[in-house]
Amino acid sequence: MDRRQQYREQTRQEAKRIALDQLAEHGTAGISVNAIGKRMGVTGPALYRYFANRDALLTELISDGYLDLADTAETAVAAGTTPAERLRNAAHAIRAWALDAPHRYLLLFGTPVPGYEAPAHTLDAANRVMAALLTAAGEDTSAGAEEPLDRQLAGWGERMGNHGHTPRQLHWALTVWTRLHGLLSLEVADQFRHSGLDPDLLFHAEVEALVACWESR
Amino acid sequence: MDRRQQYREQTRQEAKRIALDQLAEHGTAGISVNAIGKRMGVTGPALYRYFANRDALLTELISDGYLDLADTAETAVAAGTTPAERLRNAAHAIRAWALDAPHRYLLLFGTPVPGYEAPAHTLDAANRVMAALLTAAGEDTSAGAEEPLDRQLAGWGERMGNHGHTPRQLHWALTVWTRLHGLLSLEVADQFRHSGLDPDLLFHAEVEALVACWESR
DNA sequence: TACGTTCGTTATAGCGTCTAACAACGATTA
DNA sequence: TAATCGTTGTTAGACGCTATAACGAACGTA
Repeated sequence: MDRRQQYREQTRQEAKRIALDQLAEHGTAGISVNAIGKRMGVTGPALYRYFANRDALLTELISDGYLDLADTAETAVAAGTTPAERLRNAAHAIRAWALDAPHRYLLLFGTPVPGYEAPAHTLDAANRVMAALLTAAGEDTSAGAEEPLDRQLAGWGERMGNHGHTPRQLHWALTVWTRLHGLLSLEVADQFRHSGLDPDLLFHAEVEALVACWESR
Repeated sequence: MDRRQQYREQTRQEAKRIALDQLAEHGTAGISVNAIGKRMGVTGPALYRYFANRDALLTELISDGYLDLADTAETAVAAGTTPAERLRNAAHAIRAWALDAPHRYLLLFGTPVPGYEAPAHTLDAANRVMAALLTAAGEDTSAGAEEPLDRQLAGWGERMGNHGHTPRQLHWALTVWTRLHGLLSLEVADQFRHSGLDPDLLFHAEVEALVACWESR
């Protein structure tokens, strides 16, 4: 790579790093191009040499986030041996990832950035997360039923590149994700604040319910 | 009430109505005090006679939203006779409410407004939603176990003013909410867009899973 | 050394929140 | 009736934000 391009890439990374700091401190709205520049010892407009606009920067943050989350999920799943263990690993790894940077989780799965359109490689990363959960699903020998939802699930699996999975397995992985997300999104939004309930215990209970639900199918 | 105060209240309501329009069209960030004023045939700063600042307006929108959602949930539950019917009613009513104004749902349960602190009567309304779901739960004669989570649940029920419910019932109601929210928050954020999956079918499946899960306990 | 690209600067347009100072209006009171 | 006071609107402006344009300096290359 060119020397110039190396520096360019460094600058881009530094800007994104600072943007993540601002995200953690003040939320999405707190990410300001001017402020990032100031912290880098540079004026605001200078950064427009590196990012088309503020939305482009946010988009990259989202893409990077998906990649990071996919890596996290895959590593966690790979560390397990039994289906139950893989599911527990994945679930708790995803939660740890979310709690490590709540605002980043919200950036990915919370209120969508207006006008945001996910780039293709971001969709790939999102699919990798689902694929990791699919790997956590155990064997299933049920036939591919012909309910409308089953057909949609089969098509979804094909488009994701996850072949050889039954609709039941696909639905299972999706259900795991939506149930975990239900708890996580409320936790990162601090909605359990006044309840006196420990989100940790709630999450553990839901994970164990998922394990029990799959094993007794 | 004073004549002056009546007009004042009318103006406040009109401003909030327009704010909801802007919310529906452009999301939370699209709510602009200046723009609201313009649409009311008034300059921007005039509205500061009615709301301390933009955040105060958003806070009222959130409070109103909780009240409206609580009414919706209560009405739906009251229309059912059996526990299963009450749960189905509540679930689909909540979903209809969310889809009717996706951005409002996100305003309540999505990325939190920075610095937002829920007023007491908003917490009451939120509790009414949980109480409605509790009403949908059927009879339960299990003993109040002494697990940490059970104790927290019991305390939560007390603080909500929902006495006479077992920890299992409380956990059930909470689980209903988090699972429905998991699907709903993804649906309103349009996360199923590229999947080819019909959120309606997914939601129905999850509701029926909840019904089956409770009845086979 | 000369050249073109890249990168940073300042100036500026435009929009947003929000405050301050001032004018107009209505209701109350002397 | 006339003076007064609180309410509500106005304009002007401070300040921050995104984003563009015009300009100049630095850099690698020929």
